[in-house]
Amino acid sequence: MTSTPMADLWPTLPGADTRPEAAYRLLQAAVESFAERGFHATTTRDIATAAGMSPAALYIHYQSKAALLAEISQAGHAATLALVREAVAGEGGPVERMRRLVEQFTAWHARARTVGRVVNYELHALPEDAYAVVAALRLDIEREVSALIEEGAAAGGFQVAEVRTAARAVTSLGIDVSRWYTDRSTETPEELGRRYGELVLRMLGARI
Amino acid sequence: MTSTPMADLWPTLPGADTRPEAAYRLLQAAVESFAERGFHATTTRDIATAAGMSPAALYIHYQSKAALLAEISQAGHAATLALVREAVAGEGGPVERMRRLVEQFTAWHARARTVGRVVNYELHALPEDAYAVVAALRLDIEREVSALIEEGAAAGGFQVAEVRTAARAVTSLGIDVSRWYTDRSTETPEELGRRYGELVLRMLGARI
DNA sequence: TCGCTGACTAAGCGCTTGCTCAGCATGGTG
DNA sequence: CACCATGCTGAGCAAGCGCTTAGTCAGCGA
Repeated sequence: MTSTPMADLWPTLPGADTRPEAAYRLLQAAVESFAERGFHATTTRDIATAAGMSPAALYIHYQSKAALLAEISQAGHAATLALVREAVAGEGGPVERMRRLVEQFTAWHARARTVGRVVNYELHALPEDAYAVVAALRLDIEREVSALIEEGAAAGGFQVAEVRTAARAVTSLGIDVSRWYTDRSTETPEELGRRYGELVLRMLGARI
Repeated sequence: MTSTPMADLWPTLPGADTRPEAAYRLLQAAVESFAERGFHATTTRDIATAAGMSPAALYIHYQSKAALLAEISQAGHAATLALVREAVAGEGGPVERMRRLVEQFTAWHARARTVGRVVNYELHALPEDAYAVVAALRLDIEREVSALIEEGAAAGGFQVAEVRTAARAVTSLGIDVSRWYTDRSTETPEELGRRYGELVLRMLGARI
């Protein structure tokens, strides 16, 4: 039933995670509940039941319901920033790298739409300290995209009137995918990524 | 403090509304609370207090908290559809009308961002019957945009590979404005609309 | 003057919420 | 065998929720 493998959120790292399996089940259940109903409409009983436990077991692994949200949000943002950095620092000219960035950014928001919804639409429910961390990550993402557009504009590959507005439009298109994309969408995440890549390059005035 | 005049939601009509002023105050308070904290995190006490009444007074004007959301959502969608229809049926060729559509759609989502947030991000909290009404309105909006793109493609003004994907991208860009636009944004809604109009026309392959 | 009406409030009901706590089963260690 | 740490449960608490009720009061037509 999960359309969002945890691999999208907690990619396998060299130093493997030693977290108990039950904590993963709780995270997974929280992601799905928060995405479907929103943070405030989700009860700790919902999450615990979906993870196959009693409500009290949640508090052995996490300090609070908000701590679960904070972990999901921070991991989701970190994964997105990593994806963006990889594309920006990749091989090829700015136009080619921008195409890859949009393809992967878009596909991620389609594939990991449940995580994406929590990450992008439940920010207001974060405790203040967790919000600060996440806001910094979001700023980094925006800066990476802006830098790539600036590089492309300087090299003559892009023609843009306002770099910041263009960067907003690029990230905006990708983020909003997690709102409208569903199981019933006929395009695969990768197809959608390719089409959005094309649209964005034209938007940025690239001659393709 | 309101950045969303009610005029954006309930435009003055020939047959003037006879609703008591207190009902308007409740609607206004509900829009702002729902936009800021979300439907489920907003209490009936929040709304009533912001409207300068006791909690019980809310139920004289509205059947329930959900009925308030339903009224806001339906009115917001109706206003957006009206705006889209006006642009699509306006004067000029498809490229010119698309520019106007994006300019106004974008500016509305920036100006009326509080209403826009409720309209676009609280759909899941709607009772089933109200959701059905709103879903039909959303489909109408999408169809209007698709029809205009198709018209432009047939006339040779646009070059698009997939009309539905392009239509999604156009509405998506506008909708997402209500998520990120704030009081502190340096661009006015109208400036943003003009810039987005330009970006969208290039995205659709118009020679401008 | 009077009874009536519509807008409102103070008080609070029944229920759900996030979270706690005492205790239980399990399995590794001496 | 005893011992204990770990992971968990059943029961339940205090707070807060949406909504209801009984009653107040200004304004108005007769």
